[in-house]
Amino acid sequence: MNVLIVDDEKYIVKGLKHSLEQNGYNVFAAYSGAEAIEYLENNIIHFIILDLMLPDTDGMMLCKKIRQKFDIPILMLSAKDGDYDKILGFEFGADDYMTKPFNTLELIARIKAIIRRIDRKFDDKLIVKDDLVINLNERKVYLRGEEVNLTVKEFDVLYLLASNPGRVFTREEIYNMVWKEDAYDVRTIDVHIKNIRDKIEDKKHPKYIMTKWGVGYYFNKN
Amino acid sequence: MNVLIVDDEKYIVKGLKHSLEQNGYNVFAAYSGAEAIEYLENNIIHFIILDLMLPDTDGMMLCKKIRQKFDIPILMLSAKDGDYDKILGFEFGADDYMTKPFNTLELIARIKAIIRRIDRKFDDKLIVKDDLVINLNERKVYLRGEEVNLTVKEFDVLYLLASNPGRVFTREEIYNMVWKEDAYDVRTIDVHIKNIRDKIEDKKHPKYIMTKWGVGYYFNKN
DNA sequence: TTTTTATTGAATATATAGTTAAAAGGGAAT
DNA sequence: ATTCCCTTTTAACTATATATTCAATAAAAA
Repeated sequence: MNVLIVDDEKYIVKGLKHSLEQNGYNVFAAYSGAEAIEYLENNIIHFIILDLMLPDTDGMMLCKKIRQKFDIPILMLSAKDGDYDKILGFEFGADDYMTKPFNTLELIARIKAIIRRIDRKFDDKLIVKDDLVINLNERKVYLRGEEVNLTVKEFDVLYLLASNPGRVFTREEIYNMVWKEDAYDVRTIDVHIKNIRDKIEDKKHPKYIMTKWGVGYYFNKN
Repeated sequence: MNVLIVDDEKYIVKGLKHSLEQNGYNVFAAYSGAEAIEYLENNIIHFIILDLMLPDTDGMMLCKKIRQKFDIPILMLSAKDGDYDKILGFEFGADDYMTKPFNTLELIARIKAIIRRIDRKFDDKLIVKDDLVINLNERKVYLRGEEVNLTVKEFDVLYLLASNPGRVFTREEIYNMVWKEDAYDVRTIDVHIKNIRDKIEDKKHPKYIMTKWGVGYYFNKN
């Protein structure tokens, strides 16, 4: 994760750089607006910390300019605490705005929050267990990289069990949670379990879906 | 754009509601944690403003709970100004944090900034997949360089799917997102899908829009 | 060994998707 | 306001995938 700090006050850059590096970010610095633009054009940057007070450019205009050319989140830093300045900052396309002096931990928390928000959209919700990958968004299951074709009910049952490894579910519970109604004939579950096993287990040696004799089924934890 | 305010102080809710409505938001209110969760389960909400001081629940835990179940941005409100509280808020999944008393215009600017950031990520201007090019700005689709004439709904549906390849959308989700209202008869999606396929797919061998039996449709990832 | 519970395979029933055509809706030009 | 044209929705029908049931068999506990 590459962060570009745009600020002409070297001691601030130095301090921030240190803190961010502690948190696993790669930090780069630009000391003027022109330098910033040039840097962005030639490097991959994921996040920008932009101080409004720069020697050559108005920070707000620079923010707007960056916004037009690049789709990179920007956190503005400013000595001005006025509400109007903040609102202006957002108008010009900032993703967040902090006033100096600031708490570095809060800064980092805010950077994380913004990045997390973006990533969440792309983040597939995955359950991984040995050779088995369950992808909730795709509603697909992969066994050793190969897609396994599960039906809706099969997927739902597997997902229920797998998202609570070790927890034993009675057939009634499974029926309730997957079918969202009371069970009429609970043997149906057995058949679904069998079909899932046919698709993901090595015959005769189930290692994902286990039977708890007399109780129900559970997903293997170990 | 539907905003849910979670706060038990009615005068704050009233004031906020007014300001937000002035800015074109539809505002709903929940006065406790339980109410909030119930509301979220039964309604479509795009943004949450969460006050940390609630009668029945710890605001932080509520935030975490919401975060686990729903992918909706959360702005935290608190009377506490301490850096530690802020950082904690972000740890618990908040997207932003403001201390009371706050400037309403700043609040709105921050909401906008968050939503803008999300929307921008959603909007990849150009999607290319094999022989298919989808251009959002022109709202045109090209197949092997030839322009394909899609209707408005057809384009919107295709674009929704294509901008999230692999992700399976139920008919309800598609209807919600494209029509921006609740679905009455969801089979209309089928017809649109068929018409899109007629225009972009080789007969009998769809390779762009795939059916997830029992769930919905998705755009092919591979 | 007996009893209880789980697994399995096949038949039957149900649910869901695909297709078609016709009706309804909406916007632009007259 | 009316007509025309194109889009969208609805409804009916067909095709197909999936779910359930049932009875026989296997496996585990007592």
